[in-house]
Amino acid sequence: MSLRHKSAPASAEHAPLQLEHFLPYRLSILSNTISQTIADDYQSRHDLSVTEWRVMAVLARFEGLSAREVAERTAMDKVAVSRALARLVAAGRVDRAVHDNDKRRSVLKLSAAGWTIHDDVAPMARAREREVLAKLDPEERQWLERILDKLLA
Amino acid sequence: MSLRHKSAPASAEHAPLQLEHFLPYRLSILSNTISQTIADDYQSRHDLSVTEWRVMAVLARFEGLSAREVAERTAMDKVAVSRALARLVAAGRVDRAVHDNDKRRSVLKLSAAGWTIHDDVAPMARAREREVLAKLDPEERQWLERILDKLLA
DNA sequence: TGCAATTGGTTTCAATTGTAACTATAACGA
DNA sequence: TCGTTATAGTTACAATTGAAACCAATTGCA
Repeated sequence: MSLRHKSAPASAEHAPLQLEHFLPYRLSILSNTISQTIADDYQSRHDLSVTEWRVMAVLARFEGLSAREVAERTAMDKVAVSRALARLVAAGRVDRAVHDNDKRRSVLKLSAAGWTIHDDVAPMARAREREVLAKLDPEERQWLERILDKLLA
Repeated sequence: MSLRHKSAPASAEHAPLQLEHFLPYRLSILSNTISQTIADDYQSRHDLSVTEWRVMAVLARFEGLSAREVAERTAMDKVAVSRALARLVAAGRVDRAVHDNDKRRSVLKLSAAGWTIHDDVAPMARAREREVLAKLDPEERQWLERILDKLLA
């Protein structure tokens, strides 16, 4: 190891940020790490992107949503949803019909093939979530829940 | 409001994920919201991307790092760092020299102009962080700290 | 030494994403 | 009913990002 890097002169007058203690930075690292770990799993198994998976997850819970409603529920923008749906429909994982009373709207649901994938991925995603939460004890898990509720409100 | 969307048939056998209670999803929303709020601020004022800002923040703390060391400390990959540095050097915000004993390595530090920007952005970023944390009471803040430490370990 | 393997960093090309414009349908008001 | 405005969704183009190949300098070791 060679000479240490200067850090004194800066610190005094400039009050630099300590990235490793900066909340937005830490959240970003944590979020990316967790999401990527899960995504790696289903990406390799089903050639499915994160956005596609989110669309599928929402359609699993709410059959017959329109694209816009999917966008709302996934917090993604409508272009991203449109693209994810294009792929999902092309791959035969989502069925798209036209709304009876409004020909602009689509009516979306998982196909049989879509459900098969869903039923493989959902338990796996939940298992990964449990692995992460297993690092915390029950009390901490409760606090985390509560803190996220507040911050996301 | 028209007829409600089907949700019963799916639930039973398929156990779909509730995205809004799924930790990775919630973290991702929270992280993106916070980072974007801060970034909006300095992007408009200084035409600075998130990755560029992170590089600058690290160089403010540790003068003379190499690009690889910056990558380590920002948890970004080396291509992203290389590109951020290219822009920062071109904009005169970072000075790049060549290491004396190893001509492959660069020796990086903020320029005077870089420091000026840093000294504008850093307090603002900290203020935003405080705004977020103000939603929590002191006890919750302590738990959050502790929980993040554990999850990031 | 000398040459293969490693490391620091950049470049290239493809894939992904963001923004704005666009098409089609529907809703609203004179 | 007609014309304006709003909404659902897609497309086109630019900007960003990611992966792999690449170059140059250094290290390790026969």
